[in-house]
Amino acid sequence: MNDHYDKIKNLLIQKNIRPSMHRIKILEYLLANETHPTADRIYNALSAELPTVSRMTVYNTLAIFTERELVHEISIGENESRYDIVTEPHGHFKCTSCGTIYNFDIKADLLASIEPVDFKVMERDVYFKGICPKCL
Amino acid sequence: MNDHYDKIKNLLIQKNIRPSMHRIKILEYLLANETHPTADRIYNALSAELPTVSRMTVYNTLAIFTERELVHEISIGENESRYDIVTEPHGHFKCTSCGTIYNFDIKADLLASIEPVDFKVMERDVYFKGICPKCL
DNA sequence: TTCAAAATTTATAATGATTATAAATACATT
DNA sequence: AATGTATTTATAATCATTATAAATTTTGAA
Ligand SMILES: [Mn+2]
Ligand SMILES: [Mn+2]
Ligand SMILES: [Zn+2]
Ligand SMILES: [Zn+2]
Repeated sequence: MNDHYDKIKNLLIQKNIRPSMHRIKILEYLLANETHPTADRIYNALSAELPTVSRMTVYNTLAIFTERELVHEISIGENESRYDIVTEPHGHFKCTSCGTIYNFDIKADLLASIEPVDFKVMERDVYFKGICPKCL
Repeated sequence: MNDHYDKIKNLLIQKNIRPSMHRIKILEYLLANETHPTADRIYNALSAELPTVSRMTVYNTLAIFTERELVHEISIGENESRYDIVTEPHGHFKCTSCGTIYNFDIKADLLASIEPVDFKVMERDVYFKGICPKCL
């Protein structure tokens, strides 16, 4: 029937997450907004469409998404976590002037090449900070 | 007179930080404990020797140390900041089993080589997570 | 369909690291 | 000593996140 929502549902089912309405809407938001939103940002954005949604559901949902590796949690030294629908490894740059968090490419084999030997590395985060071209 | 404390005092003076007793003791602790301690860890460790020290002073001092680049603040996805007296660039690995945060070498030119063009990069953090050799 | 167990969501309170504020104390300079 | 400045302290506030338990929805027999 509805191709758009079927795709989102399938993403959830593939990760063994039951596709409730709220989970679908939260995933839809993340797919449409690759801006590394916070839990609160998502909650506020969805409140219009889903007036009954609670903050706890957003937190719960993001926790299960993160656990199942459907999203990647970003902690770039701020006091709130941000969530990234792009799970392929890449670097993050935070502009200390405008606050924007940019993506930048890092070759996967380069990331592998710096891994400390004898450690089993499961997660790799590269966080840079400074001033973005717009603010320079 | 006292070589040990003179060295620590000079480190502070070089960074334009007035060498108060508490600041000296906090810096001494950081120099002797390259374990990426939290503010609370430092506070508790110093409480024995300086019974009157307040948590606020530890926070204030770490903030000024960070601002003057005498220490580096580490936010590896935990809810508390950690502080590193080693400011030369290097990577951090957190063992999700035992919680230890290890250092690992990263060639400075390699870090520079992945910087996004047209961005002014001021800070570079590489955080890996997984299982350390001891826990494997 | 009916009903009970399981999963999800909600409302509410608690947690805990950090920050804000203002008073107290220590330090430096005249 | 007196005065202004810097540091420290005690205390309360902030705020993202987590804990808890009740309410609601979904599921899968019977
Ligand atoms: Mn990203
Ligand atoms: Mn380190
Ligand atoms: Zn910017
Ligand atoms: Zn370990």
